[in-house]
Amino acid sequence: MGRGRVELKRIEKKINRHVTFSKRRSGLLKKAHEISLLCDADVGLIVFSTRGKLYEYATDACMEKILERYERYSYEETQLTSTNVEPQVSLTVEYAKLKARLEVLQTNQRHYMGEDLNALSLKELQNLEHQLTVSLKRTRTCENKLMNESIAELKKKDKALQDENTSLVKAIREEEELARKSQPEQQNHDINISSPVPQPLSLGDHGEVEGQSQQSNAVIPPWMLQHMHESNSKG
Amino acid sequence: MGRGRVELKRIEKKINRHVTFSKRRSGLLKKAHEISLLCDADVGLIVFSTRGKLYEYATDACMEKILERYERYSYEETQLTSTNVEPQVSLTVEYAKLKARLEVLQTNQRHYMGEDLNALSLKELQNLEHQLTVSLKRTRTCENKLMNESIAELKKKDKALQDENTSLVKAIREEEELARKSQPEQQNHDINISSPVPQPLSLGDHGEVEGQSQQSNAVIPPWMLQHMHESNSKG
DNA sequence: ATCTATTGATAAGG
DNA sequence: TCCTTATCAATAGAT
Repeated sequence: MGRGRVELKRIEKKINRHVTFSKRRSGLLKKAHEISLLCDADVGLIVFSTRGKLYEYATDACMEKILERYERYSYEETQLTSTNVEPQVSLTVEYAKLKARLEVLQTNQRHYMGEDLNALSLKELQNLEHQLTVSLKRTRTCENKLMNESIAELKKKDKALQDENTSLVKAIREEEELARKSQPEQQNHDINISSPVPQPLSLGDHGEVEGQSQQSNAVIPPWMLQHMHESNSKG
Repeated sequence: MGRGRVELKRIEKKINRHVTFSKRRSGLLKKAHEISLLCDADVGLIVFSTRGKLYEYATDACMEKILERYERYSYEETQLTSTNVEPQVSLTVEYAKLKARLEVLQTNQRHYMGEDLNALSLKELQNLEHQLTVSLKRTRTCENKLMNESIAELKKKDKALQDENTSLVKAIREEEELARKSQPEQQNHDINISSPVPQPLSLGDHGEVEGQSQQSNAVIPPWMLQHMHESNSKG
């Protein structure tokens, strides 16, 4: 319609395209309204321009209703079409399920924390007690493992430090010896004041380790011993 | 268009209406397609006939995309319009939150069950151990309470039964006495065979209770004693 | 935006 | 539903 036929392809000239869009858009909306009115049909029309502007028409000015109806219809169609009737999970239903699971878990957790125990039967309490016993045993085993590793690590470190210490002392003594031989006339007390033969350093928190570990109670903090003792007496 | 102008009101003649619907519907769909193609617009067109049949057109044959875009657009509009910017909680977001919480709880629960303990640090293990100890103590206390209640209940029942028993025996002896006085010539062995003086009945699982409960180990099952002992020794 | 020549949509009838 | 045809609404291009 109009002067000359229109090719059915995108109008390249931007201005032309925009003009045509305006004209046809109003025509389309009008026709949508007409068919809705004349034929008692429910119509929903959504148009986005190239630049993203929205134009819409809906019977009774209620697009949401139309869209809802559309979704329902589509849903029924997929239901009828699909041979495998998948349960078509609804997010709302899933949310409810999740919430139920969460509540069960919370209740359990409270029981594991020794709360709300009055709600339990004797049998349930006995099961809980057994589970707690097992868990406690495993926890202590795990703690022990970690602590033993920690102890081994510390011993290794101490040993290395002590070896270094020993060799340092040895080196200094040799130097001292050399110094005495090359300068036997020098006064000893000056040397002693300015650079005495060092003793092995205290290692602070790590404590001193002699040989294997006869003073290992200095290496292992008291709370570790306590836990080891508990663990040994139970597990 | 067509012979004579159309009044803009519902076509009453059903057949006419239906014919017009068919024609205009195809025209509308065609025009929707044309504007989409010519003007590079995104179009979604939904038409429900009076009888509820669905006809639709969508650019790129993807109505869902168009509808999503529409919802987004509408959402933004309401956002801009509404003065009170309520956080507008999305079910999807809530679902995700719930899921996260659930996972945390599940992890905790596994730890309470003595599983996946390697993931924990020494400090965490010590906290867990402490919690388990507390829970175990409470559980045993609760068990004890239940068992004591159970025992008291049983004792009460036993006492009642025994009292009943005693009075029954007494009643029978009195009857016997009366019978002997009124019929002193009758042979005793017949009476003894047909209706001997009954002894107190065995109470089956409940055991016999003499006086207070010197044989109470028959009343309390061994596993109860065990638990009581454990509980006493710890809590 | 308005005008207008032309096309395309479609009402009525078969 | 499809064809035909008369009629006129829609609109392309110009102003």
